[in-house]
Amino acid sequence: MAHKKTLTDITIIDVAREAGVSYSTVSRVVNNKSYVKPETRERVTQAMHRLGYQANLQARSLAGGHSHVIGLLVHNMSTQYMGEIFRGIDDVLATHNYEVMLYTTHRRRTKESAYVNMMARGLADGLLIVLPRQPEAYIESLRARDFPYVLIDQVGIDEHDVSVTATNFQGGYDATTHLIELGHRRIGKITGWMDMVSARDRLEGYKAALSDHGIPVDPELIVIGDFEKISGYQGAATLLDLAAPPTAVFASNDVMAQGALELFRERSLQVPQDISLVGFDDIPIAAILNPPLTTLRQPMVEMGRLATQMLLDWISDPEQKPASVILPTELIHRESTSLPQS
Amino acid sequence: MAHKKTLTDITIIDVAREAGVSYSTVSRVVNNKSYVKPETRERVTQAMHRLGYQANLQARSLAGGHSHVIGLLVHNMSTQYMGEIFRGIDDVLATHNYEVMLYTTHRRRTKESAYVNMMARGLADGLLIVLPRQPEAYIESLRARDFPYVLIDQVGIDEHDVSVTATNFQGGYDATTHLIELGHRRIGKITGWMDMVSARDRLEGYKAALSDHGIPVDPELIVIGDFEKISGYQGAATLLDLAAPPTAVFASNDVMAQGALELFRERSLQVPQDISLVGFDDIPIAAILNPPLTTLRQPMVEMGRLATQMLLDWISDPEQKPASVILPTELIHRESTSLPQS
DNA sequence: TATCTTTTTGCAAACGCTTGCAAAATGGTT
DNA sequence: AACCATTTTGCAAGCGTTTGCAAAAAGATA
Repeated sequence: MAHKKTLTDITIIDVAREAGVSYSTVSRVVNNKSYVKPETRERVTQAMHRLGYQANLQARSLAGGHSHVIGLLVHNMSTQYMGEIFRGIDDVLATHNYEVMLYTTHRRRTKESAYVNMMARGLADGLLIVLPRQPEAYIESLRARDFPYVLIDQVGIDEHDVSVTATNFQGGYDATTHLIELGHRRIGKITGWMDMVSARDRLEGYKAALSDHGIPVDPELIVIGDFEKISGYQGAATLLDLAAPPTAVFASNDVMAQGALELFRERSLQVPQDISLVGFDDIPIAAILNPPLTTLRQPMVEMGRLATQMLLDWISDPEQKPASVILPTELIHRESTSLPQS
Repeated sequence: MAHKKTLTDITIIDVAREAGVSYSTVSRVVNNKSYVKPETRERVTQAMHRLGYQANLQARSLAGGHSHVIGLLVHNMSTQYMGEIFRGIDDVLATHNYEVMLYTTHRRRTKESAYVNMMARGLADGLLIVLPRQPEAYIESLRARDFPYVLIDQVGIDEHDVSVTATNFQGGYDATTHLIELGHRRIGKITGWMDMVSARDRLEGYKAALSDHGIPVDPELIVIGDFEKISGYQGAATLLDLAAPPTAVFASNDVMAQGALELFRERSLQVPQDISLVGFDDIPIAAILNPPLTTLRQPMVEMGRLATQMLLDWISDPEQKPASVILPTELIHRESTSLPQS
């Protein structure tokens, strides 16, 4: 076969031949290793450019080098919540010439564990795990092999874990306090997926705010949701059907708040005149809803950015395991809350 | 080192030893090849399960096998448009045990070409390319190597290309016809990124509808946009500042329509009473906007689903190159259009 | 010039898998 | 039993890269 090699067929051997050195010298140049004479380095670099060499990712990874791939484990990539986090992740990766291997688990624990194991075998240089469901199943293994990972929106199994989270407890506390200060005393709460620490912390913040204001917690006012719109819709229906319905509702995320809004509209309830509503996250639709949603802003882009930077730093310097970070939430006042109807 | 191999260290050699066969027999079992006795196949399968063997992706790929990875090339993963397409892609991949290697180009042509070359080197079994900007730079190469790819929302360079698109011309025609039938004669048009065929086709449909209704095309009513919200905002400002402003605006996507809506709100214009507005895509926010947006629905989830199925079929049977598909757009009547104000 | 230290370079092995091909085994036919 | 065809199995090579280590080269010093 005498045809000229195409761009995608150029290997390290071709570059070595072109530059008149061994392929291990080319490897040292490609990977910015020392022990290469400046003139040799220059000659190899030019040969690489001339031939348009691109390292074969799988070979590099198999041989023990860096793949420059980050594994990203998510439940689902089609939500605005995830879109915002990914925006932050993408920003950082792009400026560091890293790519993403994306795994969507659709919340299945077994998938989560299997993916982590697969990615930790060398294909990825590190892992970003968003809202992990079962970290205990694989964290020890990742630690035993000193494999870099950062958990996002979940604290992991103990204080040695590396994570980026937000002040969910405080956010839940602030949302509830806001409603209390408006005069609401019966405040409904639609939780998130209770497997997740973020959902539990938001509920704890809600309870703490009530207690701190001398308002007893009424279990009837707490309905379990799953962060999906329909559970917000159904949760709102359950709350409105109570003998003593709430005058305000705090949903554990904006998507469920959106569902609640739809239910209120169907029941001809005006928000905020008839019933106040607070969400959580401040995903882009929060500001678009009618009325624009008052919500707790979780700095998702910043979480993605920070987690990714921490992970890349850890990969770059394996001795420097990063410290976990908790970012502040912030109450965003819009138009979905007001004094209770007298 | 006498410690037991961990789950992630089990190789094909371990399985071979456990089952008492050669590793090439294990490979034949793993890859469902023939020429393995049923009893042998069972014995190997049990050893695999017992040891929890997971093939090393990079090794498999390097050795010429299937990686079960699909390369996905997008501009940006954080938009609802992309989220919807990805939903369809994800649905299909999940049921076929394929994973995604995600590359975001942020619309840079050079990145597009480099990523395609990298992925086609064996790491991915096939490519999905969403809204390609410069297909001519790599399509020939992909074809020369019979590498499976499917273009999404772009037709490629000739009739031999494999793509999944929607009837953009017809959509633009229908949107404009809808406004004309309501009585509008001055209809503003905010285009998308004119590098893209979808943007050009929507504009052509707009022009054709005007012509077919005996309405001359006024170039002043056409402003160039880039599919981003701010260009919708600015485009709407340009249109409203005309000596003879339009009574209706057709934006080439919902995101720009959202920007136009914001501008109208700032100018105290009521939609649809003072000015009608039509978008394109029917991403999830279209129904949430105030007023809910009349728009041309592009079946994005279905596009993602279909493209992915086509690609997997092609990978599965390399002799069967799939035929391109054009999915219909559909006018979705909501509340942003009405008769022009007299 | 001899000796020592450091830098540079290339050989060889390895990574975990797939696959061509030859050898061995099996089954069928004469 | 001999022969032929098919199935099964395992050896060996290879994929493209990284890296340990030895050899060669270069530089410094006495």
